[in-house]
Amino acid sequence: MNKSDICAMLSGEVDPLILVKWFQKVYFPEIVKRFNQEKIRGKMALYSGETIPTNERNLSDVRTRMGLLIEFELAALSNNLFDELELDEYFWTYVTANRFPDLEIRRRDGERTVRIEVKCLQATAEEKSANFDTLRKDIDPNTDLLVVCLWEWENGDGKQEGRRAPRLEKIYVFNAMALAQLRDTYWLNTPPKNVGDGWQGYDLRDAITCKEGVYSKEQHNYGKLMRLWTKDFPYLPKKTLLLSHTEATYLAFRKEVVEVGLRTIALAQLPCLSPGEEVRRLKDPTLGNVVYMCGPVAYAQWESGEIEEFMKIHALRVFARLSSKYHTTIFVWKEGKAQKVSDVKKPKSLLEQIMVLNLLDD
DNA sequence: ATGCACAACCCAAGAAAGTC
DNA sequence: GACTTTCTTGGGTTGTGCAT
Repeated sequence: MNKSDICAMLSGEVDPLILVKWFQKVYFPEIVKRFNQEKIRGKMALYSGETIPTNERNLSDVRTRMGLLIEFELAALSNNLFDELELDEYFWTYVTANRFPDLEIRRRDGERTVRIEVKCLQATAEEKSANFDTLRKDIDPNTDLLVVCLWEWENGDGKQEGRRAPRLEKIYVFNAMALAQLRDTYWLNTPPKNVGDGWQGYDLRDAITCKEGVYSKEQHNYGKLMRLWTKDFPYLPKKTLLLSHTEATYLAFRKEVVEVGLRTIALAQLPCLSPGEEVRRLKDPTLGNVVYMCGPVAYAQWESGEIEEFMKIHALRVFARLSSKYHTTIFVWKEGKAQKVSDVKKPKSLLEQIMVLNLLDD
């Protein structure tokens, strides 16, 4: 990535598909690398055992705040990069008004070119419900991007005992208009059953829902990132290259996000159950299963296939099946069979549950 | 006093899967 | 095939920090 590449991309006159791909494949990977340097992460870390709330409500507040800090840092790192390259034709700005988008890239003369809406998701959050509810009238199809930052707490480099800092797993980039088209096609075609004699739709400012004929402003569900679109939805928008690319990126994004959460939970908990054992990862794309195993315990996202058979083959004593929101069903190998023993709602209580049940003893 | 954005959680109801 | 259980979907709610 050099100065002239960047300048060419930021002109605001690049084909939207090329722009999205460049940000996804070239630009943001560099920013992710820079963000994950200890020096940068350390600016928003928890030092020597400092704690954050564990109850869900207040944990959400912390996640909101982390999202804001990450968003800020993205722009700061970008401006640093421009300085290094002695690129002074463009600079990143923060939009202070409470309106779409969050960040705007401007030419030296102040004219804005590319605009960026940032969403942040913590991998292990049970319900990732950032929403993209900007109406299409407010989106510029050529210059506006929606950027999703997937992050997680991770231990530092060991120089500071007990330090935990956010680490960016990946940044996903979407053309905002194409994603909005998918969102609206899906939303308008899946109204609730109780609209009565009314309709679900839009007024000048907001998405509007209807319940038994009574209209009201939609309440933060429209555009929730994890429920924006489904595979094979019989949709109407004109299938352009950009739209197909957006759909494919979206579906991959949604899958990966849930998988990264599983990986984080598995890597944090499995070694506690079988100290000294190595964690192995197994992926079966045909069945859609992802499994982390360590000693006689497995944590899995299980789409299809026989759990009993799997436990037998791998000589497992405990098999925890995590849903997309990490609700977990625990199976134990008993009397030559896989037996369901309990359900756990929260990943934070999963480890304890396995230990309390003393499942590892016969 | 009112309202908004933010990212997330709660939970009822419907859909799918399992059991008899 | 009817009934039960489990899983997913999606409508609704939350506190903070601010602005109006």
